[in-house]
This record gives sequence, structure tokens and C-alpha cells, in this order.
Amino acid sequence: MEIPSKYDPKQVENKWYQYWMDHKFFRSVPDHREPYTIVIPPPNVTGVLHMGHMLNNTLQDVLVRRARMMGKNACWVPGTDHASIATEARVVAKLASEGIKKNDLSREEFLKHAWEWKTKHGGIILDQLKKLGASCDWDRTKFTMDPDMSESVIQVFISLYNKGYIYRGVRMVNWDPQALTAVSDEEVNFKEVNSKLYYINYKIAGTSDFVTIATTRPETILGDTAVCIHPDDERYKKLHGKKVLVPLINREVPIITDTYVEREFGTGVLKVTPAHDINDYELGQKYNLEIIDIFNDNGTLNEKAQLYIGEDRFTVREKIVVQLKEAGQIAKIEEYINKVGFSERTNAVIEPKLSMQWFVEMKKLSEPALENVLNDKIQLVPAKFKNTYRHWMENVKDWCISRQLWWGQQIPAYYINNTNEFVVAASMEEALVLAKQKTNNPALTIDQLKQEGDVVDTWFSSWLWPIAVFDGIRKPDNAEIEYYYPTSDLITAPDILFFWVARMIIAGYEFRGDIPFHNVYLTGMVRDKLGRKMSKSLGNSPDPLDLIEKYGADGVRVGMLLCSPAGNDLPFDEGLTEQGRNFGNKIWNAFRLVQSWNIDQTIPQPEASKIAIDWFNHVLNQTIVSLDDQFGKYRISEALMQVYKLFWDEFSSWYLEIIKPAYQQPIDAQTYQATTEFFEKLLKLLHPFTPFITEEIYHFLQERKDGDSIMNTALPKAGNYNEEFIGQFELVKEIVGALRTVRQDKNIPNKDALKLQVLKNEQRPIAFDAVVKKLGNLSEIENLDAKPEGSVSFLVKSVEYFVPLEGKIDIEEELKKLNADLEYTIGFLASVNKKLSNEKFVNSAPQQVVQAEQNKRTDAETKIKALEERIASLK
RNA sequence: GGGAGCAUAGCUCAGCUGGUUCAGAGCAUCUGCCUUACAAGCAGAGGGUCACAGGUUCGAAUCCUGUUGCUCCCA
Repeated sequence: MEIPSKYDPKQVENKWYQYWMDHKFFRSVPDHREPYTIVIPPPNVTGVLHMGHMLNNTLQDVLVRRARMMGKNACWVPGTDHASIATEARVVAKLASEGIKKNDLSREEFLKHAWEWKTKHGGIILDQLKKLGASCDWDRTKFTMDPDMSESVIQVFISLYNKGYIYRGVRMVNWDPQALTAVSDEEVNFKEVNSKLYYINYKIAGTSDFVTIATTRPETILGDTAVCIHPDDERYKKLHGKKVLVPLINREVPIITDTYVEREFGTGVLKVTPAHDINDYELGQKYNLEIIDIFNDNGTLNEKAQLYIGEDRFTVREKIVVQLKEAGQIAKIEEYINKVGFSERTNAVIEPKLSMQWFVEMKKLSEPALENVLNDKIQLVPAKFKNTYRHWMENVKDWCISRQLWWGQQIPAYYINNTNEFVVAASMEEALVLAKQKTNNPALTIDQLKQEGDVVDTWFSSWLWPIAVFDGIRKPDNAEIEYYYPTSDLITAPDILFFWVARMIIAGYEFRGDIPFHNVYLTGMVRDKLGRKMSKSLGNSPDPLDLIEKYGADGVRVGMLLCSPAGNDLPFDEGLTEQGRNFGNKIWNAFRLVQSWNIDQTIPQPEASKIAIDWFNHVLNQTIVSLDDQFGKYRISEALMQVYKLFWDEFSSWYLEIIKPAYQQPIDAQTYQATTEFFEKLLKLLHPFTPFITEEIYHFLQERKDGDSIMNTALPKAGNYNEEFIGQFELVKEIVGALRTVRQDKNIPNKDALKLQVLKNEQRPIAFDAVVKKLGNLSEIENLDAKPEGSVSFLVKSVEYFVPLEGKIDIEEELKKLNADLEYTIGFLASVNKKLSNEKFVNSAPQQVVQAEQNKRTDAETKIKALEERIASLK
């Protein structure tokens, strides 16, 4: 069988993914095994796969595949999130391009379009994840607006309302005057802009004096209902209790005092516009100020402004400044840089706007969620995020859950007779029953009820995700939720620690009385080389599918993982995926080598091979132990690096080189057997990281039955290993390395055999001679009693080796090296001696440490003696 | 403005409760090799005042304090 020297992932990956799917290997149903559950952080239906998903889902797949191979019943639940704002915006834009306005459609008509859109585009990411090799149980694919999911959301809303956690209230929202909707805080981008700071004189009522305020938004003075100063500000003490007149409209408003005012900013006098600034709003609440909303929803001024009615806020800004100037009320204008919020979607300047919203009271609900993260019942990885988490949870604010949108679960509140009186119920019929009771009016009809138009925030459905995907809200005792919940690990990004993770924990305790997951692994943020967050709008993200096309899914997975320690940002570089691809190629070629050998049952096993097998067994077991440890700490990146080195350095560069028969010579059966066993174990260890190539080679390595798969085999378990043996072998590597250096220095080709001489020394790893001979291409290793003449020498530990090379010795060169070594060793000995002669050190350091220093001294002394003798003999 | 975190080789990071030659790994760089598994490779080499300044200690990359710089969160 001719196997190409370069591994081609393309058809291999498609072939095996299909095979896994055909055999339903990702399917999980409850059984007697221990469950291992991950729910995917549901990507937005609007999205396409980006590098963040790649990282995140690679990590999940590694954990899931590993758990599966550890004999657990692994269940990875995939799904998507309806992303109300983003999706609605998409659908609105699409309709607009067809000349249809959202407002011309009924809610039902619009939702029909939205569902069509979702059906068409909503599965893209999940399909893309298949290319990555994600071993999700696709039969369980959920969507946050599936009927059962929505029912759960509504049920939870009603239950929270009935428990008194949900209320209505006025709140400042981020209003997008272009899209005509409130947007969430996460959808506002703050940017620094060059603007101006206007100093405006306000007349003090009943006097001819005035006071100067500073503002960046002069158009909002029409909504001013107070002016505020710091109570301790000496400059303005005389103003306490006075009133001022708002310029142009001469409304009389009070001067209030509050420590909120920064005395150093501007003039130390703040104009207060409660309807159009969140901080002013809070002042307004505190001092019971009038709230005058001067803006229409589209950003033009309304009649309450009295002036400029119907004109846009930015036009008004320019005009009002002119008018104020004419009135002599502008003191000065300064250049000023401030941060302005822009809508992520329309790029319109966000207008803070007051509106009636629905809230969840969070204080009490969040208590168990705080406690059980702080006490590590739920473990955050890395733990540094506990700080952030605590800070948030201790200062938790009520959660505004209403959105002025149609795409999402419509709030199940029903207003009675167009009043603000309402009932909360799962259906209109139930609402009618409640409304009749509430109004004491048995004649009430459905026509007199009107359902709240707002939908709930998307997070209000995704906080139920780990429960709802197993139908644990509607059917709290069903077999699935009891088996899979709490889930095992959650892998997500730290920027939604509060929005999502914390709320899932809250929901977990509130609705199931238990944690939703045991561990939360927080990944880094994938950035570009300039350190910018990768985003669609910047266009700085490579297309993951292109990368997979170019480097293979295995290569991309390795590339992503190699440098993604938990919680640290990952500046993405295509070089990493290239490294991943190269690794795949290395595995491939190692396999090609092994499969090219012919086995001869009659030839004896070479001594060197026997040693190599022993050694590799030790190293393999040692690595397995270490891997378990790394995975326990979620150090996935380091775990991969260990397997990477195990395969590349230890197995390929050392083990295979030792056992490799001469060209076109057969290999003995025992060594071959051991080698394929090693290979298979290595493949299994690698499988969670590189699922495709390992499956491919697994099937080449031996005849397999249909339905066999490496993904369903057991991960190798660690056997005993001998560290001393491994240590001895490290000396062998040093000897071989030194021999290679000699060859390179003296220009001796590998195929010319050398003779190695050794001064008798008990520390020499004599048991490994066969290996040294093979790798060094030595004709023999000779024991000497005295130092030979005319040889190149080197020291490993304190053992002295010689390579006889008549006529090839450059004595000058040799002396130089020896002297440098001698100098270093003398210096080293001096530092050791200094430590040892320090009584405080000897008395207070642990015995082991002192002993170690003493050993160092002995070794160094021996080495110095050897070096000195050698130097003397050369002179 | 409040809070948190980070700073180790050109890059990305390890370095656990201070103590084995502790200053490491991978990549990149340089040198020599197309040596019949692999040039997507092999064999070697160089490269760091562990941000800066103090302190604690027999001993500090590691603990403490301050300074500087960067990042994130909240306002």
C-alpha cells in the first residue's frame, strides 16, 4: 500500500465525521454509567462561526471526548440562542431591503418572517461545528424558542411573578433613535469623540446674578429641572436654597446640593436633566424632581421642549448655541473629549430614555449563587474570576428583562381594560379567569384584555439552558434531568460571566435547588495580532472554515489549543494552526515508518530495542499520570503540549530511532508488537485533541470491524514507572548528543562508525550501552583504566568519554572548551560552598536541601578534578 | 472616579506551599544537513538585570510596600 508522504486531512475528516454520525456515536441516553454533561453555550442564530467559537468548542470537544474514553456517558448538548435584538434587526433589515416596513406588519406576520429566516440561517453555526469535529449529540439540538423551551420561560416568569420577584418600573434605557428600540448595555459601544464643553449662564431667580454650568449637551437644557452643587463647595454656599431660571424658556428650577457633584469638573455646577441622563435621573429620584422628557423616539424634540419642536437633537444643539450666544448666556466654549455611546447595530448615538420596564428583583435570588461560588462548590477556572464574580454579585442590581421587540417570548402579562392593571398567566383564558377575580367583574371578556407587547430579554431564556434542555422546568422529575443535571463543565468566555453564568447559577438554585454545573472554565478572548478583539465589524477575523480547509480541523484544533491557557487572551496567529498541521503530518509519517516494516518472526530482538521499550513504557506512564493531573486543573493547553512532546520528541525522535531496523531490513516480532501497542496508546491519548487523524491511523494500524472507533476505546491507564530509569536514559541522551556534536565539529558523517572509550566509572549507565551504540553508530564501547592520547573527550555527569580521532584533534580548541567548562564549574562550586559555609543556611534549611547542596559540591569537585587532569594531559 | 488583574527570551506562555544546575517550554531566529518516515523535516546553537525601586529572609521570578506601564470590569 502506497501512502502519501503528506497527510491530507480533507477527505479523511469528512469520511470519519460521517462514520461517527452514521453509527450514532455521539448519542447519549441515560444508563448505569457516570454521566459527563456539557451544555453548549448556545451561539446566536444570526452568527457564523468565528474564532471564539472555534476555541470554545474545541475545548468542549476535547473534554467530552476524553470523558467518553474514560468510560463516562458523555453528553454534549448543542443548540442555538434566538438572540432577540440581533435577529430582529436582521429580519427588519432583510424586510427593508424588500421594501417592507416592520411597522406595516402585524406581530404574527413579522414573526412568520422571523421564523423563516431562522429556519434558513439558524443552523449555520451548528453545521460549521461539525467540520471542527464536535461530538455533540445532535439529536438533542435545542433552540431557545422551541415550544418546550418557551413554555419553560413563561412558566418561570409566572412563578417568579407569583413569588413576588417580578415588578414593573420606570428605568433609563439605552434608546436607539434610529432602530426605535431599547438596546442592552452590551450593545452600546462607547467611543471617544471630540466634542465641546459649553459654559452656560443660568440667571439666579430674583437677582441679576448668574451661575455658570458646563455641559456637553446644551440642547438638553430644555429638560432641566434643577441645578446641583456640592454642599461643601465654598464658592456656591450663598446659592443654597435659591432658584435659577433655565435659559431661553425661563423655567424656574431649584438649586439642590449633593456630594455627587465633582467640584473640579467644569465649574462645579451641574445641570440636572432627569429624563436624559442616568445620573441625573437618580438625582431626580432622590430630590423628587420633575421629569421632563423633551425627545421623541426618533431623536427629534417634542412639544415639552417648548422650542425647536420636531427638529433633530443635533441640529438643535447647533441652533441653541447660536441663540444662547445671542442672548449673552454662553460664557465660553472649550474643546473636550468625551465618551459617547453608539448603537452597535445602527451606529446612532444612543439616547438615554426613560421607560416602563419589567424587572426581576435580584438581591435575594442571587444569594446562593454568590455563596456557592465563593465556597468553591462551583469552581471557576481560573480562580481569579471569583473576585470579579463576587464584586458583581455583591452589588447586584435588579434585572431589566423586558425588550421592546417581537422576536422572543412575549411577556405573559395581560392588561385589563387598557389600564395599568394586569394579571400574569400562561394563556389568555387563564388570564381572563384571574382578571375576573381581580376586578371582581365576572362579565369581563377576552376583548377587554391585552397582552403586554414586550418580550423578555434573551438571557431570561438562556439562564434556564442547563435545566430546560432536559425539560427540567416543565417536568422537574423526568429521568433525563435527574440523570444529567447538574452538568459537569461549562466552557465559556469571561465577558458573559455575569450576564449568563451567574444567572444560570441563580436559576439552578431557584428552580432546582442545585448548581447547574460543577466547573466553569473561562476561556481567553481570541484577538488579532494587534491585540484587538476579533469581530465581524472590524473584519479582522479569519474565516475558520478557510482555516480548516487549509490546515485541517485537527490542525486548527491544535493551533487554537496550543497557546490558550485558561482565562488568558489568545492573540491569534495562523502560524499556530500551521504548527498544528505539521504535528498531524509528524504523526502521519511516524505511522508510515512503522507500517513500512516487514516482520521477521525468526530474528531475535536487539538489546537496544528491548531497552527502548522498557524506557518508553516508563515515559508513557509518567506522561499519563501527568496528563491526568493537568486535565484535573483544566490546563488543556499544557496537557496537549505534553502529548505533543511525548509523540514528537520521545516517541519519534528517540524511541523510533532506536528500534528502527536498517534500511529494508525486517523488524523482529516482539519489537514490532510493542511498537504498534505504543502507537495505539499514543493515538488514544491524542484522540481528544486530534480526533480525525487518530481515527484514520487507528483503522490502518490493525484490521477493525465496522462500528469500531477509537473514540469508543478506553483511554490508556497509567502503569508504574521508574523515575530513576528515566533519569538514566536522560544521561544516554546526553551522551548521544555529545557524540553528535563531535561528528558535527569534526565533520564525520553519520555512516562512519566511531569508537567510544570510557574511563571506568560506576556512574556510567552501562546497561544502556546498546542504545548508545545504535544511536551513536559506534563500533564498540571500550572501558579504559587510563586516559588515552589523541582523543576528543566529553563529560556527562562526572563520567569521562573519549572518541579516538588521530590527527583530527585541535588541541587549542579542545583546551579552550575545557577551560571554559572548568571556569564555570569552579564558579558553580564556589556558590555552592558559600551556601554550605553559611551556618544559618545549614541550620535552617530543610535537610534535603542541604543534602542536595552537598551532592552538588561532590559532583562539582569530581568534575573539576577530571577537567584539570584532562587539561594537563593535553598540554 | 471605584474595583480587579497582568508585567519572565523576538512572540505566546509555564514556573504550585520561597530551596535540586531555576531562569524553563513551544514557536520564531541562526548554523549545518535533501542522512530512503517526515524540508510541514533532521541535528545543533544563540537569546532574559524575571517591568522599576525598596523591604522581609540564610536564600526571592516566587512573599510585602511603593512606582511605572498595559488590560478588563463597574460608574
